[in-house]
Amino acid sequence: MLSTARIALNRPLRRLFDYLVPEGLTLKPGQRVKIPFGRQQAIGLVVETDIEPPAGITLKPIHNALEDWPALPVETFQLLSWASDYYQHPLGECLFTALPPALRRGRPAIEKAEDWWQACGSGAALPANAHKQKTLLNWIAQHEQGAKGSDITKAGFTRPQLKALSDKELIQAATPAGETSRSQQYKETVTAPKLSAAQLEAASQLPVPADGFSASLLYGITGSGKTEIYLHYLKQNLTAQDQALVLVPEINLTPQTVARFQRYFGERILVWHSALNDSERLNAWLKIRNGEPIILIGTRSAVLLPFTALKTLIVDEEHDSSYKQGEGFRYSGRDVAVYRAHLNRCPVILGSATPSLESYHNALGGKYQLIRLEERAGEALPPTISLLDIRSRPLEGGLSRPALESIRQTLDSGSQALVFVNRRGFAPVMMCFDCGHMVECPRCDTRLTYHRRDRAMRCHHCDYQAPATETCPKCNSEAFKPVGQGTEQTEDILAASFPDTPVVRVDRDSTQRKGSIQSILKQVNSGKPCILVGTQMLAKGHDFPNVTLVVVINADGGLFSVDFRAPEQLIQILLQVSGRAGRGTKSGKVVVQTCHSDHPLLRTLCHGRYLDMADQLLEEREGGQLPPFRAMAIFRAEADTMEQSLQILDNIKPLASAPGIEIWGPLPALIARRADRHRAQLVLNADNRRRLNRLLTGICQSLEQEKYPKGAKWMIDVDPQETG
DNA sequence: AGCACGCCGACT
DNA sequence: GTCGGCGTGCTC
Repeated sequence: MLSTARIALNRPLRRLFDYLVPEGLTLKPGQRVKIPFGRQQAIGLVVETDIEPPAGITLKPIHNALEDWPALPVETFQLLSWASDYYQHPLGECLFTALPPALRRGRPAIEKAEDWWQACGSGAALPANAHKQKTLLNWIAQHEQGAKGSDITKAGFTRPQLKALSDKELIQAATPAGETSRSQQYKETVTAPKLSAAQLEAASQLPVPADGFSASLLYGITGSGKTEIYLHYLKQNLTAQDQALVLVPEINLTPQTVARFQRYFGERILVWHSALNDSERLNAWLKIRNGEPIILIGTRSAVLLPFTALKTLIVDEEHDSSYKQGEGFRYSGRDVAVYRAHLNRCPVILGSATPSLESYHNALGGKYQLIRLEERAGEALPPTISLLDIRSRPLEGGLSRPALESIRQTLDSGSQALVFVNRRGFAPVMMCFDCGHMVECPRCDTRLTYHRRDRAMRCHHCDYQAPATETCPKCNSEAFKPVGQGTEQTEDILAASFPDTPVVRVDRDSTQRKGSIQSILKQVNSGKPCILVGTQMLAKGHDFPNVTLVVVINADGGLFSVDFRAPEQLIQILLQVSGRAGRGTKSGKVVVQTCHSDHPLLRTLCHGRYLDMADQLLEEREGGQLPPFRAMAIFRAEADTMEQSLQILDNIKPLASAPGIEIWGPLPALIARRADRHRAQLVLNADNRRRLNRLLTGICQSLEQEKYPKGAKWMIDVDPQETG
């Protein structure tokens, strides 16, 4: 008798499909197969073999297996099955996110060679009007080892341009010399980094891979040298065969970070992030799948890669909200990493200077081991933080007189100052001072923000943009000006107040051009007095050794927000930006402007002890019956009208009524309309995670049968990061 | 998600 | 008369 198999497809379907297995074919879970599906061919992944197919269905036979080994090894497969259930996302889509795009499409699982090019002719032969080709030829000529095709397109050139040069025989295919030169450069792998006494003490507390599963929360203040501990740990504990994973937030995955790891591990370092192209992804995936002893530095999705010899997971900046995917398969890279370590019986290290309340709570409850590192490496002292109450103080570009005075003193002493504009919920909006009109996005329930550089008004929630008008579009008044705190205005005031000092703006607009961040850093690191003005970007990663003063323009946005995570995120960002002050030998000072200088959280902030604030916030969370004391899930709906969205959620509400479950809503989302879609949400707040999970499984199963009007959609978000 | 089937409006 | 709009239903 022929055997059977249950197959998952890359479709948003919460069901699997059963097939006959042709004679002579043996299949294992995780294997790729080609199957007939309806009247098309599809790629599927084996979930189970020798199943009992439901009665009354004629099974079709599987076409063939794409390889005789499972694309997803057992542990990866189990991880994704668990995640599918935990996050209530269809299994097929979960499994397929662990494959590189090439393998999803059914391409063969073999390494794809990169094309390399080198110059072999002069641009003189080119016609005068072939500017692009000339620039490309020069670009390639600059790379003596040869340039990779994918890097050429990444640099803004096109394949046709490349082909044109190749046809004219001005460039030729080269051997991938870069690979060997690079490995030579890193061949001499250095021994483990020297640790300070405090670092050694922390490192000695970390369980080793041989101990099996463990989760450790490494709380190390800014500048305490967590990265050295990671490097030291990996050096000490990985054998030549072992794989390791280091998860980092997207913005932290810089060439500098990678170079730092390469100094110690050379060719063992591999990176995984969103900028990789299809063949780079496939090649990296294959190395991991083949069990090569890689140390992978990657962003969120790296946790789903098919490691076969994984011995350690590290999640750096574990509190970072970008670990949670905000759409589709809404998993948390950090939480999946912890489960992966558990499945794999190996250690996971969660590192942060400002741990998430979830992880800290787990540490307090004994689920994670808490390791404290509260000493800065080197002789740098922690900065002093003070509050500056700005009630009834005149502000210029958001800055008070005393703040400007502090900046002046800092510059006079030959140091640099950093002005942090906490833009969360605060951006320049065009307003009419006669009629009060503010310009709104025609497609969203948001106001347009004003961008002076191109005199445009943009929506931050869709791609809408319009030219800014001189006068109020409603009453034609000329008293039509931007209000609110933008980096541009602050920059103007600073430039006017300190005409002899360069003012450097660092935000998304000013760093969009490629390499501009590098030139900014270069200028700042020269150490000459200057003022940095910027948003979130300034708070993370970069070292500014000569900055001794940080001014926070406004701390209050996060204090009274509707989002229960806002206060946590506020203190995290404030402490992070504070950490920018005094990283060199000079001690730092932080001035926080606020209208609530008596707020208990801000008072604790002045002591600079994050865990004290975390204790305080945890108490509030407990009192408010919020995560991490309760398990939360949100049903979201979007449709062409708000009525439809609310209707969908109204229908879900009775299904969710169960003991131990609190239900809030349905309510329109904070931004009720986004790109002309009307959004609403229903919050479930449960006292028991297991019960919530089972309830959700039932609800999603029954919603799957439901039919909705054309554009109407529902989705589920478990452990939501954004509750607006 | 695809993709086909199907039933109504404006074109050669 | 048909081309094509996208509503509905199905995929082992």
